[in-house]
Amino acid sequence: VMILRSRFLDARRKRRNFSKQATEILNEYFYSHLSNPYPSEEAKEELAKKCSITVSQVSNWFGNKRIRYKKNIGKFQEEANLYAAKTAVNAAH
Amino acid sequence: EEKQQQQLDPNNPAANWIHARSTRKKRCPYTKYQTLELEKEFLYNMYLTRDRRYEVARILSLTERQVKIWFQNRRMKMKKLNRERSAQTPTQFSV
DNA sequence: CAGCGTCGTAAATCATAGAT
DNA sequence: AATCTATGATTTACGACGCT
Repeated sequence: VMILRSRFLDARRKRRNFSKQATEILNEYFYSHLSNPYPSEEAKEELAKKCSITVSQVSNWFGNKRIRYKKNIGKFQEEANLYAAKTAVNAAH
Repeated sequence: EEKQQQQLDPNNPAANWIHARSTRKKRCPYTKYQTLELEKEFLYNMYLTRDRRYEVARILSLTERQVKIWFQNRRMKMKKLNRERSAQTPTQFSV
């Protein structure tokens, strides 16, 4: 009974938004691969590790990001510019 | 050096991806009843015979194709759940 | 070789965390 | 506190490709 109860509670744990750093890492990858924002399985694993989330969560994030970006590019323009600038600075060093 | 070419088109960077499936059927959420019956059938067996597929489709007012795809998706879901389950409990013991 | 299998995904929708 | 929005997860529906 205790096992079943703990399993149920585990399965029902609340969703939390990802950390700021995790979102930062995912966005950096997304906007620096904007012409083909489809990370390979290996890239997903690396991102998952860096973000401390699961590979499934990385897949969900990219799926949501691609469709939401595509649906309203204007809304993401500022964010895109921000990460483009950040990537440019990183590349310069 | 060749790989960094996304900067050539800053205005329409994502012009190429996403293959807009114009002829795709819009997703229509199944009813509680349909889902429940499909789950019961899945519990009975994960793979459908041709006859069962026909019957289930008829009873639930779905096409055989929808039922076939539902089972494919359900198997993928189960696989994912098993993956998560084994990832969190290295020592597995059933109840 | 028609047909069902998996795998990865699009797109819509759900659930609710988090902002107003 | 109530309402609204952003975001992570789940649900249908396929295309691509595999195997029999």
